[in-house]
Amino acid sequence: MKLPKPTDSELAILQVLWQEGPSTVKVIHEALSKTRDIGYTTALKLMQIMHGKGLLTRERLGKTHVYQPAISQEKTQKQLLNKLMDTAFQGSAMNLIMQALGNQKATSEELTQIKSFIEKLEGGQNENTQ
Amino acid sequence: MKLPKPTDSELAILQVLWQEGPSTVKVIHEALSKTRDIGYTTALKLMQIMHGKGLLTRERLGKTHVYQPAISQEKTQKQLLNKLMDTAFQGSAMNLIMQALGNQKATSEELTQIKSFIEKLEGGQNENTQ
DNA sequence: AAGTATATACGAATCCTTTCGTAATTACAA
DNA sequence: TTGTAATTACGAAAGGATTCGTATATACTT
Repeated sequence: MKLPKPTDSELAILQVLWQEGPSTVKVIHEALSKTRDIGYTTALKLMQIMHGKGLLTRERLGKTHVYQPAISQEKTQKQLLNKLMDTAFQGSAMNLIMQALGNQKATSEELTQIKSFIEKLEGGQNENTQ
Repeated sequence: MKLPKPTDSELAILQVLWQEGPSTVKVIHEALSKTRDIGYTTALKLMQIMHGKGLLTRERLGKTHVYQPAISQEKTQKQLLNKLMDTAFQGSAMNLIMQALGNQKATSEELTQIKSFIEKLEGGQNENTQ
């Protein structure tokens, strides 16, 4: 039972849910409205479809439904990242990371953080390397 | 005049063109056929559409057309990366890079390479930081 | 209980991508 | 020049995403 890759609209909804926690259609609609023009029933329909696909769970609370993501943000990020890596970066994580690093100016704290993360990886890596 | 974001199929075609250089439909079709079932006229039509969109340029050479990408691989990668960053990583390059690093085991050479790239960035960064 | 506001359900239109079949064109060979 | 193989052009179907209008259901207020 594999969950389908979310579309762009679906991702926008998931983002809100990941950040705000369980939410009603009303809340999602208001959040989406900040960045684009979208009718209430459009948001509703999207969420119903996502529920149908298994991307969201929901619970009745009086008159309304309260929705929750059925997939974690991390898993989704991983999935999308891998796909982008395959389709646009010849499957090379290196390529992708270098591009991402070069793209925007990260702050020096961030760079330091990344470096120390790499060092942690290097430390734990000996067991995995052939 | 902004070029549209390429679809998945279009990206697959661009990949071949970036790697193999200017190519005919025949060549592209053969390349795509290695990884998926696709009819010749399907590949042709896709490339015609891409040409219509301005994603490809082409040149008649006798009976056939020779196609070329109208956008660089790097620009495209940047575009897709930024979009993914916005839609799935809250706009944070850090988030994305950390995920990419954690996802798969890069070799230690690669990690070292990334680190030295970061150091180069840190070196040149003082001028850009406020 | 009737009225009102809010929420849901659902059908249908529209748009885009992907697919392929068929017809028209082209270059070359017999 | 006529036939053949390769190539292009194009229409159209199929599938999915997105959009919204309208009808139905729900809870609350008076």
